[in-house]
Order: sequence, then C-alpha cells, then structure tokens
Amino acid sequence: MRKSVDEQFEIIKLGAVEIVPEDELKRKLAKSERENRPLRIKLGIDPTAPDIHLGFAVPLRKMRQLQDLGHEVVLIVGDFTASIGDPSGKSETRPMLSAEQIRANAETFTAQFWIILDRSKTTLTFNGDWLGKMTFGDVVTETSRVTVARILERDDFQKRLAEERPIGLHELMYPIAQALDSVEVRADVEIGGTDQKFNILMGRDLQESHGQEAQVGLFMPLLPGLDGVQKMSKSLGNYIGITESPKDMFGKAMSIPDEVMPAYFELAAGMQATEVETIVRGIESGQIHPMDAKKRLASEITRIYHGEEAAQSAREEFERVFSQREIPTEMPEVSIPSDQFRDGRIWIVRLLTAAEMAKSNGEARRLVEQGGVTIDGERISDVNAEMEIRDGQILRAGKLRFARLRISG
RNA sequence: GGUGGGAUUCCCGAGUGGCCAAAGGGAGCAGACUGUAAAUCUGUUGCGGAACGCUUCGGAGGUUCGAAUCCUCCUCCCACCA
Repeated sequence: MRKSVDEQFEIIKLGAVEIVPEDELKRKLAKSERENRPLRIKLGIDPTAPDIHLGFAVPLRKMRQLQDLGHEVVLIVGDFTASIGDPSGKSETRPMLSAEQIRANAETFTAQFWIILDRSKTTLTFNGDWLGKMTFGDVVTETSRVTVARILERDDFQKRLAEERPIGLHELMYPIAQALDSVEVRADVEIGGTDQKFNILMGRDLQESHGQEAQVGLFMPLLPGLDGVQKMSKSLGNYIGITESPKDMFGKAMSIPDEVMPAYFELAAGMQATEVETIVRGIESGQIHPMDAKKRLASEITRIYHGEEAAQSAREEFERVFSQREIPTEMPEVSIPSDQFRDGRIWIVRLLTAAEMAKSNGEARRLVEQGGVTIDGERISDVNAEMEIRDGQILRAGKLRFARLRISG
C-alpha cells in the first residue's frame, strides 16, 4: 500500500542534509498522490571514471528508497557533461575526456547501477542525446537566461579567481548543461551531494524560465574519503568501489581514520542515526573497542554488496593477516622466468621487480633496506643477496603485498 | 592590442650561476609501536647491479669551465588597462 504524504516525506528526509524547499516537496508529494502520478526523480552522474564508489552510493541508495515509495527514477548518464568536466570542488580544470573513454566508462557504470537500483523502475538516459544535438543558436538562447555574475557566484569559481587559477569558458557552461537535463526530463526532484547545490538550483531557475515547475533539490551528505579529510572521489583515488572484492572492501574500510567512523556508519552502512549515536557513546565510554566498531562497520559495508558469507570470510581473512600476522589464504602467483637466474640464484632486487612488487630497482632496494621484504617469513635485509628460490615460496613486501613464486620457462 | 607577473620532482611550494637530484609541507611507501591498512614516532620517495655515473626544473636554441637560475624565440597561465 502506498504510504501517506507525511510518511513519505519523513522517509525522504532521512539522512538528507537539506531539501530545498521542503514545503514544495510536500506539495509535490500531495499532488502526486492526488493525480496518481509518480514523481520524476533525477540523478545525474558523469562517467569520468569506471567505478561507482560508496560516496555516490549515498544518493543512489536514496534513489532506491524513492523507487520503493513508488516514484520514477530517471538516471542521467552525463556522457556529454563528462566531456566538460564538473568544476564542483575542483581547483583545476579537468582534462576533457575522449569519447571512447566516456563510452567505456558509461558501460561499466550502468551495469553497476543495478546493484543498488531496481532496473525495472528506472529510466536510463544519456544527456548527449539532447545536449549534443543543440545548435549554437540554442546554446546562445539558453545562456541568455543566466547572467555571468550569477554563474561566478559559485564558490569554486570564486576560489579559483582569488587564486588566479584558470577557468575555462566551457566550465561556466557546466551548471547550465546540468540544468538543461532537468528541463529535458522534467524532473520533480533532483538528488545530489551538497557539492551539487549550485548546479541543482540552476536547474530550478532554468525549468522556471522554460515554463516548468521548478524541481526540488534533495541534498545528501558527502562521504569522506579514505583519508578522512577530502570527499570520496574518483579523481582523488580515496574511494571504495562498490564492485571491489570483499577483501579489499573490508580492508579499505578498516583503513579509515577513527574520526570518520560515524559518518561511514550512517552513510556507507546505512545505519540509523540513533544507532550510530549508541556506538559513538559506547566508544567514548570505553565499552566498545574502536577496532571492534570498525570491524563491524567494515563487515556491514561488505555485507551490503557481497552478502553475509563473503563479509564473514573477509573479516576472518583480515584478522588472520593483520591481527595474527599470518599469511593470507589466497594470493597472486607470479612466475619468474628461469632465465632470470644465474647459477640457480636470483638477485633479491631483481626478484622484486620481476614479481612486480617494485617499479624500479631503486624502489626494490629501498624495500629491502627498510626491512620490508621476507621470503617464507624470513627477512631479507641484504640488498646484494642472491637468493635460491624454490617453487611455491612466498614473497612478501610490506604488510600488504604477497605473492607465491612460480618458476617458469 | 598594451603593461606587469608566472610555469620547479606525484601535488603544493622554496630555490635567481657552482655547496642542487633540488628546502619545507602534503600524499605515498617501509619500519617501530598497537587497537586495524586508525593514531603516533622514525626512516624513505628520479634512473642505473649505483665507489661512481646518467636524465630532470613549460618547449627549442644560446652564453659559460659550469645553468632550475643569465640571453633569444616559442607555448601556456594570471592580473590590470582597452
């Protein structure tokens, strides 16, 4: 049975930072119920990198909630806008991606949507379909609706101006392009991270000047990246991809700083605020060990994307390798060509580069000198060591990199 | 179009003829410690089987015994004026 307007509103509001404006959303919900017409919920994503990460999963999961409430989800893959590059939070112009790159990314992307969203209730669109067909005249008409001062209000642009960094003219077009998407799909609500505020509000302006009802902006919090400081983003590489292996997902989650745990519990694990509160208090009072809390968090995240069993074994594996300092159950095998050997021995530095554990001899030397290299648990500290290797021995560099050695050729 | 400022290693940024493979910070990597791939502390971060050598400071030339540093041209960026 359909939920009441107030119930829906409360569900939608859950976890959101801001709804602009709230009463308009209520009105839209009421109208939707009256007319028995689902709201059109828009979410855009630019395929600038091949993976969807936990940060983007936040608005996606919100989309899913709306879907479950019976609303219509319109996903816009920004194949066109990706070529501009969203200036949001960027202090630099983004390199424009090639068409092939974008297409390739879009493909892996769309496949990943259905991990979270219900495919049967989703409209998938590509904004190149309309933005790419506009004539220069169309563009001039649209840009005439917006003033330069209005665009330059954006804090990213302000900051760049203040820092005397370049701003490409095309970048000023980005908010307009995104806003035109809203016009095109006649969005009732657009979901985005708080960094999308400007773009989404621009959508409201343009819709109105096109004689449409303005969309409501639904802003979700940004998930901090693995560094705990910057937002999780593809370009910063501080992310957990939703298709990563259980082991990596768990491990990466364990590597976040303690301070951002609450944010992860709420945003990445989808835990209720009150429940998070209980954990935070438990940690503060010393009743819950921070590490246990983090293991729980990592398990929960892994479970969402890989299921209970995988989460459990990822946890066991983690404890085996890091808490008990044992070797992992699985590790890559590397084959070392036998022509690398001289008199049955191989120089340790060569072994490391051959196993691709170091990019250069210098790096390999450093690893050895710093005591990070072991073979079958035995530390190798002599840079000049000539090793006699047996098939199946385990080479380890640092805490994380393991390989089983195979001699080939 | 005019005037002035700028481009340095993964990023930021110091360096204005040799003491510069280039300070400092960030980030990464390693070690110690532990509570985890948290935090903290220490070390380390161009390439080469490395005593020594080789390639790097937007690009191309040039001056000099010697250039990131000086000169010429070029490319790109910023500010102000128009």
